[in-house]
Amino acid sequence: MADLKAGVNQLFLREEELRTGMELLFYAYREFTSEPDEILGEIGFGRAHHRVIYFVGRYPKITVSELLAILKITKQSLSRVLGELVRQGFIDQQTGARDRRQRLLQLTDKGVELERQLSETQRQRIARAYRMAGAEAVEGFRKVMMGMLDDGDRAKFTPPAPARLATKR
Amino acid sequence: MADLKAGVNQLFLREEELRTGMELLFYAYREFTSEPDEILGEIGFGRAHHRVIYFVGRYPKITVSELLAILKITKQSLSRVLGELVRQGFIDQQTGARDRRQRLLQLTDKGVELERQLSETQRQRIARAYRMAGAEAVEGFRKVMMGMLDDGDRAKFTPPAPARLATKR
DNA sequence: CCAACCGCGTCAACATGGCTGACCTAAAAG
DNA sequence: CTTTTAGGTCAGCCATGTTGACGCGGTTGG
Repeated sequence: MADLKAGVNQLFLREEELRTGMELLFYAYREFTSEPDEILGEIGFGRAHHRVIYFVGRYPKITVSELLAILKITKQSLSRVLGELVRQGFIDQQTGARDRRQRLLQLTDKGVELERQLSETQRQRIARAYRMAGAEAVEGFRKVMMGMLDDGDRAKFTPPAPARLATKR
Repeated sequence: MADLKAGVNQLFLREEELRTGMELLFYAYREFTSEPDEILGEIGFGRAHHRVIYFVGRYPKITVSELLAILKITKQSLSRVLGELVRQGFIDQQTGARDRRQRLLQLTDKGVELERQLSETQRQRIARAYRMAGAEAVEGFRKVMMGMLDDGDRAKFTPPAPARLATKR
């Protein structure tokens, strides 16, 4: 009897635990994107622009195909937003030296400034959460989040440099 | 000299740490939604349908306005997907007893089955991540995620309405 | 009791950001 | 020299968000 009850309760907690995880992800992601979205809206951009700006800032001289591999969208989708960002002077493209088909992307000063502005609230939000939770919790957070990724994504965090640097250049 | 270097390095680590958090969120959310999205695509639904099904399953007899408050979308947006789900027999509506203007929403058997199917891969993903990371890490994960929410969302986890004790998590 | 408010639905129009498919150029690689 | 690759472009479709306007019926307070 006690065994049965304990079993049921454990199942309940487990179900509840998993649901909590799902919801935390939903709510956190939504809040996480809401503030940049507002700024973006004012200048006629959307979340897709932010992602491009972010990753170009993260990996200067990234190529279009590397960016596509990170974002996992089609080149037509990327092209729309990337084109606007280039035309409006947030990103510049330089022809690759080794392979002149490549367009190496990097933020202009204007792009750096926008990136900083957009990501500032997100950095603050994360910094606040890290501070409130403590170093040990942050380590746990990272472990769990890593566990949710597919191998391909996980690899981006483990090596000293992103995969692109390790492969042929 | 050593002091300066340490200071710089610490700043770098902090920046790196925050970026890691941002990216974990981005990648994890994308992977988290990708599998249900595939199933949904096959039956002509999208992610929005999943969210509605999920929260109606989570809170049976939820009203339309409560659902709107959770999803934070306009009633026109909700109406589109909710209408389809009702028409196709995944959700049924019953007039509120206390307030007959309300439509209390709940999953039909068909709806429960779809919810289970859609969320199964997500549950597995989270369960796997929790298992790999360990109980302590899960606790840290939850702390950090909670810290990223706004007060309104956070409140949903601390004192939810029914059937939830003051279990320390 | 009735006017005002509220819960919900609906029509119309628009924006964003995904998608497929077709087709192009120029550079690299065999 | 032919094929493959990196990148771009046009055209159209779809899902899902938005605003604004309006209607219906139920609730509620003066």
